[in-house]
Amino acid sequence: MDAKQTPRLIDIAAKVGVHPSVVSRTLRQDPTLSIRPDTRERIEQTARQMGYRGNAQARALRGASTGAVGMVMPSLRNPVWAEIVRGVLAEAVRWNLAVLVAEVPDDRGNDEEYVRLVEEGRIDGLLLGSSEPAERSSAWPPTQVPSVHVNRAVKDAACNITMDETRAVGLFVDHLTALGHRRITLIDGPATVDTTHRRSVALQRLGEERGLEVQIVNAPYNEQGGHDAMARLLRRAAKQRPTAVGVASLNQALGALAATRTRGVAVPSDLSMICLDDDPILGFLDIQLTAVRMPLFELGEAAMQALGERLSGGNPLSREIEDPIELVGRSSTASVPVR
Amino acid sequence: MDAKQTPRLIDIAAKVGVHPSVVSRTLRQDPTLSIRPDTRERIEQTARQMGYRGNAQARALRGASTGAVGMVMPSLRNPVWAEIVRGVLAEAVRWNLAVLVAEVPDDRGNDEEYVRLVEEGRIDGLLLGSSEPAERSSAWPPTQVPSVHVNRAVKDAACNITMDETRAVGLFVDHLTALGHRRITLIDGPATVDTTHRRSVALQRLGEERGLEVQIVNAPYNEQGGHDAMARLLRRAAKQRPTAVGVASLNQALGALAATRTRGVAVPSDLSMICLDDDPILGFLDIQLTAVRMPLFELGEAAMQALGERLSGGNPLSREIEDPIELVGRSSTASVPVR
DNA sequence: CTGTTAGCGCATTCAT
DNA sequence: ATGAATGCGCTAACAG
Repeated sequence: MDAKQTPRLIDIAAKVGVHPSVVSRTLRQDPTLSIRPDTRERIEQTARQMGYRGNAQARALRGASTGAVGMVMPSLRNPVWAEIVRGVLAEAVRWNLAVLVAEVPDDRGNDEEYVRLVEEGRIDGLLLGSSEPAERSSAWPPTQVPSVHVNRAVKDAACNITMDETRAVGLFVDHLTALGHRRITLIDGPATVDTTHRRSVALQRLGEERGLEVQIVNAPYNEQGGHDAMARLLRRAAKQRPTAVGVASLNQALGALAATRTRGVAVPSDLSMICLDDDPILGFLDIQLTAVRMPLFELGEAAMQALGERLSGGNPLSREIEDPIELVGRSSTASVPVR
Repeated sequence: MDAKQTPRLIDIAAKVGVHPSVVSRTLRQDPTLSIRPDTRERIEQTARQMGYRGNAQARALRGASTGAVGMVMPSLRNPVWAEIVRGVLAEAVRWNLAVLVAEVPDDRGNDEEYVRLVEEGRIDGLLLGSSEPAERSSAWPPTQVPSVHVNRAVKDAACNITMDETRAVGLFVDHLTALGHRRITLIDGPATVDTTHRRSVALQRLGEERGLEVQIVNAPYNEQGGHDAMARLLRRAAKQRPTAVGVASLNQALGALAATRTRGVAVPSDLSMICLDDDPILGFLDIQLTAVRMPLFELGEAAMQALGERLSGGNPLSREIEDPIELVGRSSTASVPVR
């Protein structure tokens, strides 16, 4: 009969025989409202049975919030970001927030997309997952809405949610030094990427503290990047070569592993390898890669949580999440070869 | 001075000295409006210099559209969906549409999330990427807004955008039969998944047409699923075993490859393998897997395009996208072994 | 050529 | 304990 698409406040009011504003205040749990219990009951019941939701746009226009947030990251093709976004989506459901997703590649100055989201008033807050330095654009970082940086420690930013990369590097180095390795290389992403930077610093420091020969190699975050970096390492004279190599991402690791194969270098007997980021795939390779598990999903959740708190008037501080970072032992690491 | 956050129509009107509605009509390119060129010029210039964008919520409330669409899929962890979503995001930018993303796992009856998006009036349309049968829930499929099914042929749906799975299976079989294979197995996903179903039908038909012994094995879309399915195949007596196996997804393929290794079955000399979905990773494995490249990104683009057209009053028909599906030859396929 | 009017659906302040 | 009035920012129909 009623072909009404979506019930409005006014529809409920009409049905109950009361003024719309009363319905509004009842449903929003206005504490200053006094109302007869049975009226309240009738309103709530009618709303439920009509499936009332409330128009998000009208609320946003009237009130101060849209009930939506934006999530910006470089690329969903990168499994790391895909997993982080998953965490964000999961937590957003708990906060009753919708998530607008935009890809803004690091190499593109054009951040039109997220700027639009902000300036059109579509979102209450922003989760920023780009990895490039902060000085990319005129409108960066955005000041119109609260934002939280994800997986990135931006100086002077209100809130950065990160993982303990230092601990990850620590686990990686501990594991290798326990096996006798003292010449260790880390193949990581471009030096401009914040996580890469933090890992580099951590590794350098550890190297000095323990008198290790550490080295960082920067390479693109893909198979070819990992492959070429490893190939270059293996072209060195044996004495110059690391006895163990860490690789920052899954894709790079697969490339690097391919390079050892081509070069006839046996893993782990000639060279130990660790991937700084776990993935089920690693357990099914010809050489099963030992990895450091990073809590990516949890990072996404924590970031969304921090943003939720900010939007609720809270003031969450920047923090490294506590979730476990663990070494997942497989078969790509062994004692340092005697030469 | 002006701490005005976001310029409104009224701000521009005030600055130019004209009525807000004139500004609105000018900026919206209303064809019925006649206006003096210099006034138009001043309005446009002022709008540009003030960085006017227009409030999305107000527009949505007033007009009939929100300028946003929803994208629902089972999981971003699945690289297939991640890539499709990337295509969707890219095309959405061209249509000036924001994209709200929600994960709704196939095994969960609860589709609260997207229902909310619709009923709260947040979106103009919906891209539906779930793979389970249509009869999941009371509110399914949604009728309030136009929707387009992505990678899924739903009977009687207004618009399904799919890939030519038949052609993919054709390429796969052609390649193998050219190498002399006549006993071919396809390890695919759960039988309830639509793409799996279409590939199964195509393979069965091809088998009959060409007098091949074909078989479909259903397994979960992950490494373990692929592994276990392949292990089961290899436990058979040699005569019963296929000489070539296709695997539907990257993750399953890596599991399957691991099973051949454990079992001491050499690929491709004992068994040929093809992955029905290309990925850069495949070129860096110990055994480089031949694959059929599927145009996933393009699928996402096409689906978003179809939805865009529907929202613009068009009536795009269901279609299979034309983008190239190609065999990417690597080293996991060879002539059938003589036994 | 441009201004006026009205109202989208809701939340809030004030009045009864 | 409830109703009425107002306006968020914008667009569309109608007046001048």
